[in-house]
Amino acid sequence: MSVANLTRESRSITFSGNGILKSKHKWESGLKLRKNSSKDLRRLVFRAPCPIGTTNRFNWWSERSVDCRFDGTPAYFILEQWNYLKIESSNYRINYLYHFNKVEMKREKIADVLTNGQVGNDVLVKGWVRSFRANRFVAINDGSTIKNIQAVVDFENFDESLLKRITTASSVAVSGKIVASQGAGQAIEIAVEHVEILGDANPEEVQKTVMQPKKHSMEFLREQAHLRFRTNTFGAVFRIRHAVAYAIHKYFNDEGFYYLHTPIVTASDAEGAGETFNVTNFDPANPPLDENGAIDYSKDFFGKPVNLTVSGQLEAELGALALGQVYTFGPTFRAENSNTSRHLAEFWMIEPEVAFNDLKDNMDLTEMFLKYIAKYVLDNCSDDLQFLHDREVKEDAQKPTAERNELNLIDRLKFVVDNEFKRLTYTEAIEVLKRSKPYKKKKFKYPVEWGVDLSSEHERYLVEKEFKCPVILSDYPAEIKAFYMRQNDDGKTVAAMDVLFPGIGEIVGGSQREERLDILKSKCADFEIPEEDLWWYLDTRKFGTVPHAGFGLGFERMVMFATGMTNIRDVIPFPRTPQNAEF
RNA sequence: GCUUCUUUAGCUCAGUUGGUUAGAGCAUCUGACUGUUAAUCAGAGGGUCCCAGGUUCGAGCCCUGGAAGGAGCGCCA
Repeated sequence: MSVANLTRESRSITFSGNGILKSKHKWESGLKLRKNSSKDLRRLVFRAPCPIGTTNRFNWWSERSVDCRFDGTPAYFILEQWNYLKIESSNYRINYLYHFNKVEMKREKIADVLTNGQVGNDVLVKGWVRSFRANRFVAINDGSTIKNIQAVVDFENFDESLLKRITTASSVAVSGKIVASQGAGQAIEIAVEHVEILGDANPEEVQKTVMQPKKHSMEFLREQAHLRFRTNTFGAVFRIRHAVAYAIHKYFNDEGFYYLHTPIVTASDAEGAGETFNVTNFDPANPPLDENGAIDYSKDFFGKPVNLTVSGQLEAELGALALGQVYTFGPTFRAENSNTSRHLAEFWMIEPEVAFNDLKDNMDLTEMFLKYIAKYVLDNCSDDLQFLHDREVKEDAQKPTAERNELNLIDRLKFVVDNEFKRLTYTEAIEVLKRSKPYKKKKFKYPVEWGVDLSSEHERYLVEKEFKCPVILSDYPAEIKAFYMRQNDDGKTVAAMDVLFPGIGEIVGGSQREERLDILKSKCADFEIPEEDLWWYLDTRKFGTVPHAGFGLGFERMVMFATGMTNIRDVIPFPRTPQNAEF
């Protein structure tokens, strides 16, 4: 605490001889002294009737003294919580008294107190009450860590009406001394000297929310997405979500990539990645029409129909073909009516794009990148990860053996870090599937033939049954992939790759891009994409075209993998799905 | 969009062939207790049985229609 924090009070008091200054203010807390005679001031003794926060009983006294020397300059003393001043000398003038109405200690984050707190130190923490047990133990969480700090109040010395307001979900500021805990659950705790209620929480209303201290279903938590941050599970999920985002930026930065911001509003829907959300300023009931009765978009804000981006890839390619290696990391919008636990209408996507990379370089980059993220989370989120891990173990224990995870959360992350991804071509995958038991027993619902897109059941079989590790499938038939993917020499397949993760399915889709102008133009024709819509994209193939490759990672799918959450709506703060845009 | 399951107290769920006043655990409130950590003990309050219509002497339960949510599939990241 610095003196600058104090409010100066304009009064001057002169002492002659030993004396006691009794303050008018209950919590007078600082003073500035100036030597007023030749004699040295030896010692200041501060005396208090009782600690702040206890009831006003003057049944004991406590003293704290400060030795001091003056060299002519003013000296400051901080007398927090002491409201009597006794001066053991004479002839000193107190130039100023400083005071404030509450203890202005610096608030410390609970994470810091738990890791660095020294027994005997004074601390101030602020946070939300998770539980208040036995009228004595307040568990406080401030979001800095999944761990709560235990604040112990001697309820005998506190006002009952104050303690009544310490309820689940209320917010408090608590100060006191760090002491070694007598209980088993924690090493240190705060012996509370002062409690302030920052915000009350009516228990009758709290019990209707996800903050009531009990286990809740994921569906109920989702209905209260604005409050679910207060729970351990979602606290952990969103701290890990942040860590994954940071790890992504750190990886690319350290590898010399540039973060490229591609537009959210775009006229490009040529990629065919999916249905788009249209953006217009027209009054939907009364849009301007042209002479044919069609909506006249030339009068709209952008002068043509535009939509929210479905991918920043095409723009990222433009950047990569000058800056060398770039990545995007931004929101992406798909208006498909997808009702699954793996799809959102608004999600975040990471799309690196690297000049001079071929498909193998692309696979190497993907694998190193995904391993880096997994390792980063293991190294930096151990408390949150352990909580989610234990949660999953407990839930698995109640499921039949067949439905349990073969590896638990932490082991799955370690597995990704420690093991090579299995790489095989689409053609090889079809052969593996045709040799498989479910194929021979006709258990697959969808056909397995060269040329058809693999469905979830096939991908799951490869990842979860056959190889039991992340799988990179490559070289798909051209017909089932996008127009920009580079045609292989066989003329039938393209240099595409998908990374399949256990439990998640496709987490990454990427390819080497078609850099040859003539082939790209004929692909545009095949896919019925007008060249004039993509003139800017085709331009890069005219002026010093080079091989290049990139991929898209669904951010939320990565967070699902890192947290073990099984529904994508539980890894984004406010999910956007068909028929749902609450909050 | 398709298939399928679910909807009963604040939450998670029981509720028998259609039969009296719809239950439990947790949560909340009141009291007791006080070094607890899913605290304990005693008591209390709390219900549009998703909605609408129908069958029946009688419907939480049966029938018809609708709504919301979950899981799986398709599309994809």
